[in-house]
Amino acid sequence: MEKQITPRQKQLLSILYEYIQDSGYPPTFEEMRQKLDVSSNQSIKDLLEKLKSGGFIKKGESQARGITILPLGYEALGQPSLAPFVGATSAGVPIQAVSFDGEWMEMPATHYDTKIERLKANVYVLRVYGDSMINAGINDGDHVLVQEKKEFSSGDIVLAYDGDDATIKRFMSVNEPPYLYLKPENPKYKIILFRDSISMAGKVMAVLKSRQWVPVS
Amino acid sequence: MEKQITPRQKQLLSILYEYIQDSGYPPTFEEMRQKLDVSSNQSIKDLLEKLKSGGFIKKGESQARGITILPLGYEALGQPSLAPFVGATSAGVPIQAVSFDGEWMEMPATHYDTKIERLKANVYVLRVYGDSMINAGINDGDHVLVQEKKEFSSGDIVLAYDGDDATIKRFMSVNEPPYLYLKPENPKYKIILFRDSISMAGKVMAVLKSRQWVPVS
DNA sequence: ATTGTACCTGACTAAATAGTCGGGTATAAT
DNA sequence: ATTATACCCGACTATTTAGTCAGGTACAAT
Repeated sequence: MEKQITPRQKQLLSILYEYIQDSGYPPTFEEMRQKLDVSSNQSIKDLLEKLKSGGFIKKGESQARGITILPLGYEALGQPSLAPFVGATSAGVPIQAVSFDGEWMEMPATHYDTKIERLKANVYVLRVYGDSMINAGINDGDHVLVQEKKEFSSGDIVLAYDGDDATIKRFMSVNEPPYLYLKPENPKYKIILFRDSISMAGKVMAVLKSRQWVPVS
Repeated sequence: MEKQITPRQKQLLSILYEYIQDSGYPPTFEEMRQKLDVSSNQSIKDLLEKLKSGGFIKKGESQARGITILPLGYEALGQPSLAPFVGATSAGVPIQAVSFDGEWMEMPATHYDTKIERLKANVYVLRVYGDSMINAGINDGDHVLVQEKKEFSSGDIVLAYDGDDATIKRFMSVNEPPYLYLKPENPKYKIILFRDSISMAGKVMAVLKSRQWVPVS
């Protein structure tokens, strides 16, 4: 039985969202009271309590402006959600294997489980360095959403390990030599033949284009 | 005579920045006092006053957690800065001409004047819709940084108006027919010959790749 | 008909938080 | 030597802000 957001709750949630967007900090009870056009703090407190128990927001007790919108809240508003950000991998030279460090990143809500701060099984985000996948639309500094998997199809873009080194490449399985290999999507780089030290951890489901200014010519 | 930031001020500024980054709201005097390891509110108030008069932060009087870091502050921290966000233009179908609506966007600090909330002469940001410039690396949903200009060189990517309609195209000037025209960077679209109703307002200096998830194949 | 839930009211209190007062030190500039 | 500036101290007050109390209405479900 899903915790459902009521229209009134959603109204307050979007007031919260907008206030934070243009002030940089959350509103007070009084400010919310005015925007919602009710005459008492209690109404605000009740609603916040509901939003909190529904997992839409986090709230510091007895704390001025201590409200944070949680992933589930953004989801209810139709905003992007979060994934654990586990580190960096490389699309060029392989680098040290990744590990979760507590950061979060926006991710497509479809990959997000409805439970608060709980992800769908084994989905995570990596930052990609290097240019070995540019022809697949993955650039230096972009992030990829990786879904853990055990079975792969030829043509899948995968997160592969060579020992402790992690890398993003296209997995290829063909009926003629070299049969099994990893293919960089950049003519500058050579294919990597499968060997015992190589394993695949997951499939790249989506790319988050990094928000960076690039000069034009 | 530039208002210079002192080491102590910068220290507080980065405490502010980090706190906001991971809480979603600014700290109280007390919290700043602890992090800065001083024993009085007055020290914090003094420093905030300096940061404020230097144009690094904005601060609501008598307001709990009412601090906002201003563009100049981000600049002092080496973070990206802001440009006025004037609206949307189209890289496909031209749309209604743009106008400033008070929003701000991150922009490369080099284009930002040192005065608070004042941009270098005539620089602004537009959101681009459509796919007519994909081969120049400008995609649907990206933002472009436009520098107002009067003189253009052949090959410049420009913001052009056809009456009230704004569009982004590559400006071409050649010695053979059709001499002067606007060229979309997508074979799907046709070139636009110059006519009296067409004028050019500025040159695209940089593209902010929009932060969007795109599925991979 | 009663129970529960979502929402509301207005007056009140408690706690958190910003700001003040009246000083101080150390350092560089005039 | 004086002045100005950047920074600090500790005790205090004023204001803002969250939270409580003791209710109420409207509506759907049992």
